[in-house]
Amino acid sequence: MPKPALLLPVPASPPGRVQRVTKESTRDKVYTSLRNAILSGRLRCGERVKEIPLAEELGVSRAILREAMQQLVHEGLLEFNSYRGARVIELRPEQIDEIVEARILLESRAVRLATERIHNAQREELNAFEKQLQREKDPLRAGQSDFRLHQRIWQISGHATIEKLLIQLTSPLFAMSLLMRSKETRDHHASSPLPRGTHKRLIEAICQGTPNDATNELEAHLTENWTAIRRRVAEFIAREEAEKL
Amino acid sequence: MPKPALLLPVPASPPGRVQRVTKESTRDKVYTSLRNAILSGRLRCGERVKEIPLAEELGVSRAILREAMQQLVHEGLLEFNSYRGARVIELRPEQIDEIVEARILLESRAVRLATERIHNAQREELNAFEKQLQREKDPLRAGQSDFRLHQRIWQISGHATIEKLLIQLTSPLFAMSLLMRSKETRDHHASSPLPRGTHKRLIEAICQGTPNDATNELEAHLTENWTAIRRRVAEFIAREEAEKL
DNA sequence: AATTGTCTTATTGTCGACAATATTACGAAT
DNA sequence: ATTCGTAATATTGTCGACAATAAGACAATT
Repeated sequence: MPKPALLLPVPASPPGRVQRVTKESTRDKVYTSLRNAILSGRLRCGERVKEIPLAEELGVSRAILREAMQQLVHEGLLEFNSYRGARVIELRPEQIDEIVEARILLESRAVRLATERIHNAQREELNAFEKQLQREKDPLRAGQSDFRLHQRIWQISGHATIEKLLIQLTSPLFAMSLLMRSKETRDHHASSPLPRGTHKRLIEAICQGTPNDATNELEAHLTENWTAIRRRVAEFIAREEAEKL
Repeated sequence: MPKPALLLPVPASPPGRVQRVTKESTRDKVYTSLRNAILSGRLRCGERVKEIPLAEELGVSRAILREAMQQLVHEGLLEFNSYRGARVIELRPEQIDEIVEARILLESRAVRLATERIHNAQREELNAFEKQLQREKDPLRAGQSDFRLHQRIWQISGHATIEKLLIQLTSPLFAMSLLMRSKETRDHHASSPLPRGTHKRLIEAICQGTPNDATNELEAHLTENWTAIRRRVAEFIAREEAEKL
């Protein structure tokens, strides 16, 4: 009897719930697993999430699964329709624009703060992250490393509020980028990797304490990356519409 | 037998859940009631929220109440500690600073967009809101009108993502301002009303299509208002600390 | 054959009860 | 009197079952 197949190690750390020393609750474990399943592409965008099979697979009751799902709804990764079940979020191009715009606003400030507050140990850590990201072959793992790198910058900024908002904004974006990657693979397109050069310049600017350079690099990086993804999303939607007719 | 005393009309509309035509679920009703209870001061900041009595008062099961509470945790109005219950959020002065800073970042953009996109009917509506706010005697109702006015501006901006984030950021702030007001009343201080002149200038700038003026007014308004509240929060915390010793 | 109404079934919404844990009260030892 | 350990209690964490609803199958009617 195959037990929890979704219960796997966590790639990207969950948002800043300041848990006490008490042991992790079942709900939090379920939440982490489910979030992980979406952010690793095992649950794809637009996919229906049925409660009973999922609860059985995870070995928990539906009540606790629903609480975890509720959290994911607020994190922007799931969508509920009453009596019609939950689906993994699927963003329209205009929503991607909105999210990226908000993200640039908030992350610019985070990067500026990080530039001011970073310590030497953290400088080394960021550079190590970046080198690891450069070496990463697998596009999925590269995407996750990218997410982690940004999250680390947000942490260094020391602005917990902005950090929380950025996690919320970025999670659905990341899920969509995974979806695009998988659809490209299916349709025999070239899997386009992240632009990695901009990372290097961003990190250098943060470490060297030049906040204006850092925010400029950030904005260029985000705009470049996500206009590309936005275009592909729009193309796929257009193709799907065409197939319907 | 006194039934749902917390089930009362909604002062501030809940965040943008795009409900289908289906009837409102019990969970959503509970969520609205609870949110309303916090945002009207019936449940005060720092107050413990026990599940069993509350579920009985609302006439629902604990499971559904917990789902609604989960939503409020993500909206920043409740705090969970495992096996130690939920409390209404209580912000430290530094958190107020963080939230206000993030709010200024996002709301500036919202105001700028609103300035560009506003229609004539909405201009009249905003002015009517503002006049109503001027006339409002009761500080609690004035605060709620203020919240509604800002929310209306966010809606006019047409940026759903920023609107959602702003609701999330502002809700705990509003709850704290209510707490301050009630504590002031208890301690026989003068209940300090919102600075209303800045509202007028903000709305005028939005209606006249001068985005720079509008964002300047907004920043001044928010900074002025919340540094005052922040100071009072700090004073109360200091007083409480002193009483302990 | 197409359409519409009914019935079945799959899935979600809600509930009450039991298990696990923290808090409190209380008594014994120092 | 104080402190520490232990039991009682209150509260939360988790579960399985029943009710309400939507989606799909199927037959009767035109």
